[in-house]
Amino acid sequence: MAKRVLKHAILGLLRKQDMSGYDITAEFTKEISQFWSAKHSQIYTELKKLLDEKLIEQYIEISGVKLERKMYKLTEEGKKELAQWLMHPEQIPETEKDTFALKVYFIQYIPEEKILPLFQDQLDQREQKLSELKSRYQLIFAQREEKMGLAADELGHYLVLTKAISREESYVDWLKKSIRFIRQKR
Amino acid sequence: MAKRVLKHAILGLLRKQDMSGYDITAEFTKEISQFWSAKHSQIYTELKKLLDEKLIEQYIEISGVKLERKMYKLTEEGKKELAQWLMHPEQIPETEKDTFALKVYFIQYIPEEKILPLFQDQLDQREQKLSELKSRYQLIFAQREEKMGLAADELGHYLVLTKAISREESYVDWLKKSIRFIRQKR
DNA sequence: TTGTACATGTAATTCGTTACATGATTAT
DNA sequence: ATAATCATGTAACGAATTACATGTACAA
Repeated sequence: MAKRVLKHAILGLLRKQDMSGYDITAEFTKEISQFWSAKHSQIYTELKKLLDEKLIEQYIEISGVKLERKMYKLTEEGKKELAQWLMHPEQIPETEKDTFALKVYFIQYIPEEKILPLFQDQLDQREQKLSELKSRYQLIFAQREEKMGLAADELGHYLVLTKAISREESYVDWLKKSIRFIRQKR
Repeated sequence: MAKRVLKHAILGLLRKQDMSGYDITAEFTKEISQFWSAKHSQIYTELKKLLDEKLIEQYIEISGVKLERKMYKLTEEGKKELAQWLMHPEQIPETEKDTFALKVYFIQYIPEEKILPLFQDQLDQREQKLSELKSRYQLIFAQREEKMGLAADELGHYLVLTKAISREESYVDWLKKSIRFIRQKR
């Protein structure tokens, strides 16, 4: 009994508009990449499976003279499947994999003088990411939130962007606290 | 060029003391499970690979009359490999997979009346987890942090537990804010 | 004309889970 | 006795990445 998350992620993307495998791959480099992504090789394979399952249909669009874009469109079955998946609550996972946290668990085996640089590197990366996310937020949602509301099709985007920001803020806070704790403890 | 995280997680666990595959499997249900875990089938397979690579050695311990426990011990090579991995900083991943957040991205396709129950379910689960983590913290680290310091071999444990708590607090905060935002917006 | 982006696929391999399979030890 | 836990493994499958492979369109 597998979870088939990618399957439903693709159905979700196609729910808004017909897309090619290339388009779907591109979507997975945008906002949603904070929470799910896949390489084109996996996407093209998954699209074939979804065709088999009759959750999507294919048609061809010509770009330029002869380049065939294979466009995919949700079937009624596909819409139903997506709705079912979206409405069905799931157990939260016991494990949320994080290599840095795993290394920190083994901190006693890291030479004293390498510890703070490791934390500092992680902090730099996380702050960089946080600042990018905040820029995006400013660009898209600042002002609007209060004045006019959001359009219905922007709510999901808004919520996941605030989620990503919240996650990175929490990461940065913990890193800063940890750095202080390690410094003070020496 | 794979990352072999499990490989290094096992080396890390064996750094403290010799263990069997069964013991390692059990460790992955404790604190560290918040950030990494694996099933016994994968662990036994990985242990064979590590033997091949001469990063660990095997010896037999008898439990009771004839039950053979296969114990594993780091080699010098294994210690070096672990130290290298621990000291080497890595790029943070672009994607931290989260099925709930993915569903939220598609919130516009969830029937209005199902949205808040979904968030409430997630909130209940996250608060439950947070409360378990805080209990563990109380049990193990409360009081100590300030009075006496931590033993060297407790620092990693302390930091990852505070990390897990921070992560879940952030999740809960975002869920509460989102619920308010969705309510207010109706 | 040349490089970048568009566009689609397969193959090989690794990582991870579930299912299958077996047996010993210990506590009730 | 018998159930729970200890203990180790393989097989099958699914999920995911990397590498291989090819060709078109468009802008500088």
